[in-house]
Amino acid sequence: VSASATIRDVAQHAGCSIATVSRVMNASGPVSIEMRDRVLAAIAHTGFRPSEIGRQLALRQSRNIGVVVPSLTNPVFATCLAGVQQAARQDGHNTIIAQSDYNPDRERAAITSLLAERPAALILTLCNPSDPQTRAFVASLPVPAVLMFNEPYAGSPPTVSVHNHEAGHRLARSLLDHGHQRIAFVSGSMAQSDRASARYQGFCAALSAAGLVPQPVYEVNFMEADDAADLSGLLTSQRPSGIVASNDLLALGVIAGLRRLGLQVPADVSVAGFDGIRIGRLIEPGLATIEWHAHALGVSAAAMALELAHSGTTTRVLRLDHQFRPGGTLAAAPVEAICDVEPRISSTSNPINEPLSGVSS
Amino acid sequence: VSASATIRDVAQHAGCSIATVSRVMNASGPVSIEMRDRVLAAIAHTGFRPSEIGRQLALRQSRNIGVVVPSLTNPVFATCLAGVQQAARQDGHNTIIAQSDYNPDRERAAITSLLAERPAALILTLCNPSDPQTRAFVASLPVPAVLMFNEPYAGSPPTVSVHNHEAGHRLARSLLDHGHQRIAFVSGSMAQSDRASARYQGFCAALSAAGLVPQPVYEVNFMEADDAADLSGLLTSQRPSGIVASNDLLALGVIAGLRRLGLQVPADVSVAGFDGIRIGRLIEPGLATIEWHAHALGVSAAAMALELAHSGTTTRVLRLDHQFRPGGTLAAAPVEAICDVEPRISSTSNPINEPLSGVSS
DNA sequence: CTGTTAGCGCATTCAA
DNA sequence: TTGAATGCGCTAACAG
Repeated sequence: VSASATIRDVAQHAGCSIATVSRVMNASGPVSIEMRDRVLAAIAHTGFRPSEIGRQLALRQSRNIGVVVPSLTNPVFATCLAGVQQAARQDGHNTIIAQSDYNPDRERAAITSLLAERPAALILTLCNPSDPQTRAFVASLPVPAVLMFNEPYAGSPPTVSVHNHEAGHRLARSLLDHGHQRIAFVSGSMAQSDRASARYQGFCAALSAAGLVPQPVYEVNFMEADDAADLSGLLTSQRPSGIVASNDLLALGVIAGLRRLGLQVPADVSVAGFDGIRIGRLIEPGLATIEWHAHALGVSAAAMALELAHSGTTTRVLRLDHQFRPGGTLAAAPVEAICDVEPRISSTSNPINEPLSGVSS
Repeated sequence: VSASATIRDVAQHAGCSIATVSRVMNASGPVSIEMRDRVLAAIAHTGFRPSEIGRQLALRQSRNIGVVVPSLTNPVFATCLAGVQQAARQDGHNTIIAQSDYNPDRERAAITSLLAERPAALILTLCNPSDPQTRAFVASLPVPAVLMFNEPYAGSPPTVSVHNHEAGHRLARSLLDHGHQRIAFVSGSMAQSDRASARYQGFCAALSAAGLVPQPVYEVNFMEADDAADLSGLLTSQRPSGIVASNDLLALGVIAGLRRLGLQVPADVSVAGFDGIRIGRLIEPGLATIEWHAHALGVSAAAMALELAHSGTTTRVLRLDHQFRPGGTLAAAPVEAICDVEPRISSTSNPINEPLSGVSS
């Protein structure tokens, strides 16, 4: 029982050939009832568990799906991964993971390492799919691949994502509607994330439409929830009354960074983020954010990957819905902030369309 | 290039036998310089990546390590996993994951599924290792296994964990030192976690030593950070002035639950947890907690597992250090709470040994 | 130093 | 309905 039995042991015990055993295991051919029972008994008796490895070699394909995410410690990726794993399991697949640590070189190494396992499919959240080198590498992948969370591009693998651009627009609108006119966009290293880029583009579009001139992204050295974000360079003469962070984890770091500088949220500065991580709802004030169903994103990615592996084709681009989640970190702009700003072009009135009814829902 | 080349293709291109190719790949035998170069060139030319599957079958062992955790959405497990994955990668191993969802049946199914991959080793955070059925199952595992985060027991696999009991004691002391006398312990389903049990035991020991009678665990239906914890049954006539949650994620849920009931933290009730998840430092008030290095826990678990897989032996029990992390959620007990309590046995004075100097460090 | 050969555990023709 | 034989890609003796 300890040294795992092989299909031959089972065949011996059942008094049949290994072909028959294989047939009852996979229902891949006709087997008489009595023989089936004999084999089943032999399997139970020997404690036989078919080796995936043998199976994989024979079929030249595994039942594993490989997943690469930038990091596991950002809850939004962990949640995606949970969804992937659950969906994969329900289809009889195991999940092999790798982290790119937001590093394109590591990313390539990680994918290469996964490829050695001959996975049935790959699910990738790429650092920077706009990089030509990355695109070429992804295009040459010898197994079906699906992009998760990334922005699809011409020639990209099938992609399940969210409306990053719209989300950026939507969040900017919320701040504008609360009377904010000086709004900063804070991000980690921008070159590393097409998600952050797309959100920023949407953000800019909303500001421009409101007659404001968007400021460049304020980049902070903040990959994970290690520390408060260093905002000393942002809060100079013209302090923003609102800050949009490129994701929720960073938003928490921004709030901590503001606090360190003696500023209150939302009294002095409003803050909002993207992702809708669960923890954002538990804290006080609740984190205003654009929320999407990260778990469903993972489930969908796995579904697409498996469909691709099986039938060779699937939806090309799937975008999951998002919604604005109000939170106490986003409040009306302070009066002085509204006053001391010189309108850039023609500041239309910005009625507060979505007053917050207290805390997060 | 697309349809992955095999070792035979390489041998052909290099004009040698597959054995020679294997030798240069694994440095497993003498090869002349010129031949080595020829093979290397052929590998580069064909884009050959050796199939782990073929290798695994030949060696009857894979370079994968399997990991089972209760959940991926609790940051403490995600962080452990990140550590495991990093350490495994550095040793040339891939990481296959599975979640038990805090369900012993799922747990067994998950392990069984991983075993089919013939992993070099298994790293397990078990739901409930005190369950005889679980113990028997774990004891019969055909591959090396390591327990992570669980309490070791007689006959258990090698274990890397923390001092759960001491941590519980330490945290209770902190509350006592802040003048709290009515302290509740809140946990998710208790039967599911030996970690929570051990922490509670330590908690009880500290209370007893202080002459207090510990109350039974207050169990809430709270597996993940989905919602505020329902504390309606806890905050009745004799409201506790302090609450210890069995982990940080739950502590956040408890704080949210208190807020929903109109109670302030720490003004009305102090709260503390275990794990030291990073996010606890970013929020305000900072979460008081017992902090351990979850990432290092994962790294150590992987190191032990790999050592076990390689040499067949390793440290039996490794306990990582912890430390108390002060936080604004833990403050001095309200005066009325101290007064209206009737001393159970002989309430010794509880000087505030560790006044909090503001927010979290 | 290099090539030949024999499996590893399984799925799968092809015969019977 | 069943069995025998073949090969998946690779490693590891064993010869040469």
